[in-house]
Amino acid sequence: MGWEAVEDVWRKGPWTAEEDRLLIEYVKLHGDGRWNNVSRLAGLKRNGKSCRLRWVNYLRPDLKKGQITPHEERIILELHSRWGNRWSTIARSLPGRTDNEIKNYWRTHFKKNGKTSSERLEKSQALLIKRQLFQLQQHQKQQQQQDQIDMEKIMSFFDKESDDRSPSFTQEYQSTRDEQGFLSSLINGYANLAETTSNEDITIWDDLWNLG
DNA sequence: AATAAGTACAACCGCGAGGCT
DNA sequence: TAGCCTCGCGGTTGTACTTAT
Repeated sequence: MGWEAVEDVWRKGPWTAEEDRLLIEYVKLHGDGRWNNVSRLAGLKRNGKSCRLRWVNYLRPDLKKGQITPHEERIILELHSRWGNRWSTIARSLPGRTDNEIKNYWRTHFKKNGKTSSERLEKSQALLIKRQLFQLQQHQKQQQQQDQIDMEKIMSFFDKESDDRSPSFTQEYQSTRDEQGFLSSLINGYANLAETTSNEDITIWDDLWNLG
C-alpha cells in the first residue's frame, strides 16, 4: 500500500475546522484526486486516505445534510433487499447521500432487528407476491361484475329467444368462466405465501414502484 | 444525581481492482 | 508482465450523546 509511504506519523481522529478549511482550499485549487499530494501541498498532517474519506463523506458541496427521510429509508430497504451490502451501489440511487452514511444508517436502524439479508430478501419477495395477489383479486372482482352483466344478458337472452341460442355467445361465456377459475386457483396459491405481509407493506411498495 | 445501556455517526483498517510505468 | 501507486469499497471500531434505571 502506498498511503503511508510519504510520512511515518499521520494525525488521526476527529478533524478540526482548520483541517477542513485546508482540505477545502486544496480541492478548490487542485480538484479532488491525487490525495497523497494533500499533505505536501496543503500542509495537512493527514494521509491521503483520510483526506479522501473526509472530503467524500463530509465536505463535498453536493452532500445532502440532515436525517434520512422516510422516503429515502424505503429506497434503502428496497435496494438492500435487491443488492445486499453493496453500499456504494445503493448510494448512487440516493443523490447527496454517501455509502458510509447509508451503511451506518442501516446498521443502527435495521441490523438490530436481527434480520439477515436473506431474511429481508424473503420478506421482499413475500411483499411482491402479496401485491400480485391484491392485483389478481381486483381483477377477479371486475370479472365477477362482468359475469353478473353477462348473466343478465343470458337470462334476457333465454327469456326472449329460448328456442334460438347462439353457439358463439355460449362459447364466449364459457371461456370467461375458465379464466376466472384459473385466477381463483392462482390466488389461492399466492395467498398461502403472502399471508405474513400487511396491507401497510403494500402501500410502501406501491410508493416504491411509483418512484421511477 | 449517578451510571449503565443504547444509539448515532465519524473515522480507521484491510483488501482488492485498475491504471501506469 | 511484474511491481507500484492510487483509489474505492465494505467491515469494524471509537466516541459523543441520549435514554433508562
